[in-house]
Amino acid sequence: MNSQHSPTSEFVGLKNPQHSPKRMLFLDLVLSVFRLNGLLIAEGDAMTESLGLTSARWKVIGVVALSNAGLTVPGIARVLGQSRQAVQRIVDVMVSDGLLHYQPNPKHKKSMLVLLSETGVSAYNELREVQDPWAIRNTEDIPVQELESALRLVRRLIQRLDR
Amino acid sequence: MNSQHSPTSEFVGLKNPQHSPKRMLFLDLVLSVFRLNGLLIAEGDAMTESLGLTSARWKVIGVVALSNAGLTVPGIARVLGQSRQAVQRIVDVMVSDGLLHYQPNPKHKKSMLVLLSETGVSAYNELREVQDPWAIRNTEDIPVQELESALRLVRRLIQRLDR
DNA sequence: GTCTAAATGACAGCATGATGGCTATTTTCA
DNA sequence: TGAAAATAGCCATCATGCTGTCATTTAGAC
Repeated sequence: MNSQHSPTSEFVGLKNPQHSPKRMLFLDLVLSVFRLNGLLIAEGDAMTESLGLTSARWKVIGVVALSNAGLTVPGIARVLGQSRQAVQRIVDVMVSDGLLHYQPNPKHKKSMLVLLSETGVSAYNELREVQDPWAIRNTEDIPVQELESALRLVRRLIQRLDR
Repeated sequence: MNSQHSPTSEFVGLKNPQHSPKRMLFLDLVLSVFRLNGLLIAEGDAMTESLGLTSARWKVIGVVALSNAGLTVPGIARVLGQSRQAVQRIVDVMVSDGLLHYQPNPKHKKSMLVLLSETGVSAYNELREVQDPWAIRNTEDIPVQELESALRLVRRLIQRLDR
């Protein structure tokens, strides 16, 4: 990521009299979400670099780790809101890297279940060891209630857009 | 985008006793931001498809339109928080498509200023014609105050991460 | 039980963006 | 003023993710 100063807000938060405050607010929020997304991915990559993970990978690891019986590739894709092809690519690489493994799926002859391998489990544990302190660090001066209300709003937007 | 149902929240909002509520909240927020980012880009692409724009392009158009005297490519990159190379690529294509044009930069011999062409200005106007109603539609039942507080939080996270 | 639609795997092609290496120009400051 | 640092252009490579296509499998309607 670039570590220069970020003049984003100079541009984003402009008061343009032609726009209602709400419209500007929303567009501002949208651009800020783009920005935050980029920073989070960069941060996540840097944080997990030493573990041999990338953001694309820890997303998958996280989802698989939260499932009990394993998930199919299209299932992971649905959870992440990504195309199954993109997930398939990542999963294949992670399998050949030994982080995940396929298991026969009693419900489907061709669509295998994806599970964490032993290496994958320890990667997940290491991941949590850096991710949890990071989460704490980034929220230490933010009230729970603010986080909750922001999350509610984001969820609301997701629901509205995801159709 | 896939238009299947989104079981994200089944996974994201889990109550895991090993984690403090705040940690889970934050991680949940992070994953939701990823999701929202993807949906916003998909939505933006669909919305501006008929205008011959893509999300990468209307981001650039928006930034350039908000600048008075034009911006250099690295300047746009700083505003968007992207690499200058990525922006350079898009801008070059948009110049050859006639949406933008370069102008000599009195402050820098090699680094030209990027400005909207006539076509670019009308594209921006068309963009606003679809974008503004979209913004209104998506916020009609959300109080301004909630938007403001979410934006504040997102900004706060951006500031914290952008160093 | 059959048949159609949906889901899946496998492949290809394309768009977007990051990074690194190299060079040229501009700015900073000792 | 002159050297170092920052900025910028350009090129190549890689990672991620999307769409499209086609064959196969599964699920559901009849």
